[in-house]
Amino acid sequence: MMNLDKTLSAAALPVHEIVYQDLRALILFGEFIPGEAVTIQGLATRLSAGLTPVREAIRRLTAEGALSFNDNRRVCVATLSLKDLEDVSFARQLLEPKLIFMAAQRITDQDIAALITLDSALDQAIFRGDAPMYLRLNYQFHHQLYQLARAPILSALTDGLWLRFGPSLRIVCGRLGTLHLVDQHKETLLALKAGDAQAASDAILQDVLQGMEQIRLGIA
Amino acid sequence: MMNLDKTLSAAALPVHEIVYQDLRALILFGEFIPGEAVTIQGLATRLSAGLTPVREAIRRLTAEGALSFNDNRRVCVATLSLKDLEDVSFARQLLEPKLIFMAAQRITDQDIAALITLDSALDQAIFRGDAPMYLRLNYQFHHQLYQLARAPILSALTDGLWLRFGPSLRIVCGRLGTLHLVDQHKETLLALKAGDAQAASDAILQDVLQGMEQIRLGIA
DNA sequence: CAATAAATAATTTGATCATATTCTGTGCAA
DNA sequence: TTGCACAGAATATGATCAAATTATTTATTG
Repeated sequence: MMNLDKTLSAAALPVHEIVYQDLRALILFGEFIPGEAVTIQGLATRLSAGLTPVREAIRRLTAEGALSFNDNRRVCVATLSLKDLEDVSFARQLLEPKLIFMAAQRITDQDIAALITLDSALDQAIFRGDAPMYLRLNYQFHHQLYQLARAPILSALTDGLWLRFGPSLRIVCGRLGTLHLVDQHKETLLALKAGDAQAASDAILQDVLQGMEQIRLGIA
Repeated sequence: MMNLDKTLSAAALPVHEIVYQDLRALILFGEFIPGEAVTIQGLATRLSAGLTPVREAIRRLTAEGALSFNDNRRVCVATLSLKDLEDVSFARQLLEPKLIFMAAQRITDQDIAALITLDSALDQAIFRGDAPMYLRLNYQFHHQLYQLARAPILSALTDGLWLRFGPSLRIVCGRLGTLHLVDQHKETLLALKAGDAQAASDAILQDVLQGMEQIRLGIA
């Protein structure tokens, strides 16, 4: 019999891939509390999957530092100490401007238009106080720029850092709300429009610094 | 009954952990050719393990960029293009000096003594033309320093980069031999002994540059 | 007797494997 | 070239066993 999924949807992804993406999103957008225990069975039930695919997804996310594998063989959502946050911040400050510099050199008007749309939706989410949506859109904004840099390794490194502070974001938003959130997206977009890679890079650096500072305030 | 493994050895590691470490070493020390196909069954046989643990190890190493998961659902050893190498080099240049700077601030005489021993063994391996041993010891030298920095996140990032160029090392050694290999370990050790963190950091930067250049020559 | 500590039972969870199913590419024939 | 069948490989499930945690009971002590 024909596989309907394959004909109708884009592709028939393996379950372990789907579980990975789902779990990744849960972690990235604050659906878990830092330090929270995660059970294989629990996830299998929650995500309607078998044990093996869940297991594989967990190993991947453990390798990325989103989950931590204890001596007990139990898995929990990684916590982020202040020291850890400094390290993440250090790495982002080095990597992200470079990526945006590269992205700026090959970005098209169409790409910029898409980013502007994204940023507008982001502003709306902030205005509405829709924290989950804000988290998603903010990540997407940065992620899109990483993609444009066409530097898979640096993108992967930088992308992975988000998983480190993802669980802490919920606390940040919870404590501080969304309304006062600020970013440097407008400045970045202006620089990109002007084709000024250095300015875009600088703007993103400021955005990173602001973002990391907000998290610092949130977890301190 | 008592668990002998647990009392005699350090710990009873899960099979998936052992398989991960074994496979990691195989990749890291040039036992695979870049682009080489890897089958789950094959590894299970080679490493005397079941399919599930092998599967988990593969997912971890895929997440770290050591293996790549194709559209065919087949897994192969990642290849490293010149562009990729530039990215890896860029990241190492940023991360590694920082790590060594931090390590220098908390290193003890005992640690330094251990590193000197390691470096001597390394010289011997080069002199003997023992490439596999050289690869192991060179990695260990750097890895030890990462550990001393007590910055788990930055260490993990930097450590992970080795998996990217690991498979290419075999080619480098094969083509160019070991005898002409040079490093800046002596300079690094002198700076560490003198307690000069900046000098140690600078020496390692040179070491990284040299190492990356050797790989560039090897894969070009 | 009350309170704490130790031992034990019950439950949860993780690890691994055997097996059935699905997918992918290849060769053969129309 | 197209369709079909087959072999090899990956996927996914559920069963089974082992380890760890929790709950319960028992023992001990002040």
